[in-house]
Amino acid sequence: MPRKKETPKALETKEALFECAMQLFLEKGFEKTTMRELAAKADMALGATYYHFESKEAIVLEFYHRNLGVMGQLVNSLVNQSTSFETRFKNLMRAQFDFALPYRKVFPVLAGLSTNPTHPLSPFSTQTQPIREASIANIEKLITGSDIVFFDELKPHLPTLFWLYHMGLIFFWIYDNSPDQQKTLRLLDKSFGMIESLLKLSKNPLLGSIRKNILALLGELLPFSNGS
Amino acid sequence: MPRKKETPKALETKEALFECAMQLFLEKGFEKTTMRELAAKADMALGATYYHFESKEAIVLEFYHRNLGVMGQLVNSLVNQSTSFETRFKNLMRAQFDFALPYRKVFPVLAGLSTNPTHPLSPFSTQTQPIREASIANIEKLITGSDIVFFDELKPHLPTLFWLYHMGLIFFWIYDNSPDQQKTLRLLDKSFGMIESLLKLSKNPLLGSIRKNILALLGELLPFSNGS
DNA sequence: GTCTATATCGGGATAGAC
DNA sequence: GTCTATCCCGATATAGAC
Repeated sequence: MPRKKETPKALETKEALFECAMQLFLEKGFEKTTMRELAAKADMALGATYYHFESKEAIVLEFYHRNLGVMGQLVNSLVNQSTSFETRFKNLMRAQFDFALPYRKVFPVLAGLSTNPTHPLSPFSTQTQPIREASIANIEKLITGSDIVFFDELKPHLPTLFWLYHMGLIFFWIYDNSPDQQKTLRLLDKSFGMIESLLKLSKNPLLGSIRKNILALLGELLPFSNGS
Repeated sequence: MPRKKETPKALETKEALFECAMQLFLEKGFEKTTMRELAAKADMALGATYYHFESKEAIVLEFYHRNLGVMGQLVNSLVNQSTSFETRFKNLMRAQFDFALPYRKVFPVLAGLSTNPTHPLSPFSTQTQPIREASIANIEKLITGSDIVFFDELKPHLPTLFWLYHMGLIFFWIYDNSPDQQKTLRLLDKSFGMIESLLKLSKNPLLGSIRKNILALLGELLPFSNGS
């Protein structure tokens, strides 16, 4: 994978292509947008587009990377604003929804890929591992120094668990057709409340055996880096 | 949609096509199998394949339907064998895994479709609703008359919840590359144990507020028939 | 009703000349 | 870096053999 394509001119062309692609995806959806249309809109030859993006899906991957950048900045400012984990997490989710709103229709293709961990573009694949790890690290920043309560042995799993929860919410949001995605916001409130309750409850000394069950299960499931 | 294609000869040809398709999917995966290859392997013209299956994905849908049939038979015999819900459910899962083992590689395409509820072939779409409902009804048969313990208000949600759990396990199994999918079997044991513990725990009178939280959340999430 | 043969189209992706 | 030309494949359509 030699690094080419980084001259100013190429970056400019790539940016123009990206903007045209986003616009087309919004107007007609991902599937119905053709590379020929994209080339026409950007006033280029079909082959030229493949010089900048090796496939149609790679354009969405670019979008994915940009989202990660925004998330990183958000986290840094949220950590300085409050120590309440609830405030931090909910604000992160809401800000991400706001940012991504103009592109909601672009997401389904990512979601479609996401369930096949063998697909290179899946958020669970080894190829997107750096993005995933950066994303989990962002969640970890949100946890560190916050007021969240949980039982000690859970600590190493917590960032990954909240990352999964965050992914689940995004999934729901993508397909939430209620006005202004209000269902997702209600879901965020109610599920977050329940999770906090359960985390508090889990510290109860009477629940030792269930804690053991949960830890064994998590040990089995996380990380998903190896054989699954 | 008039019913054609139901003469014995057509059924036979369709069956032969189906078998060839499964074999090709196993050898090369779904994406890399072409309809031209399939036609060649079944020793037919390309057009003839489209006479029996209106698209490549329709072949997978056929597989989907057959699975449902097997599940129905399994449930009927399991209900007569034991009243232990653990025995019933675990045996159902294991039998489904055994049955589907020769076709494991065929599933990823379904899984890929499954996350897009707007896709006609998704198990969550309105078009596959009859299959989904039949599947949930099967789970309900497993619950009825068994020894499972839970708090009363959960009853209407229980079949759907266990269906989702069952789908989750199948997902995991599809991508489980550990030898003989042993990871999935361990996951089945540990997660089932945890779920039973939690269901018992949830009857504790002290946990009224958490029960309320959970029911509110479920009311929000299930069913997924309308706006999400 | 079932199938062959063939032509055609739309669209993703690639090779190689410039 | 960009273009032209081309390939491959899924899908559709049709004419006609049996």
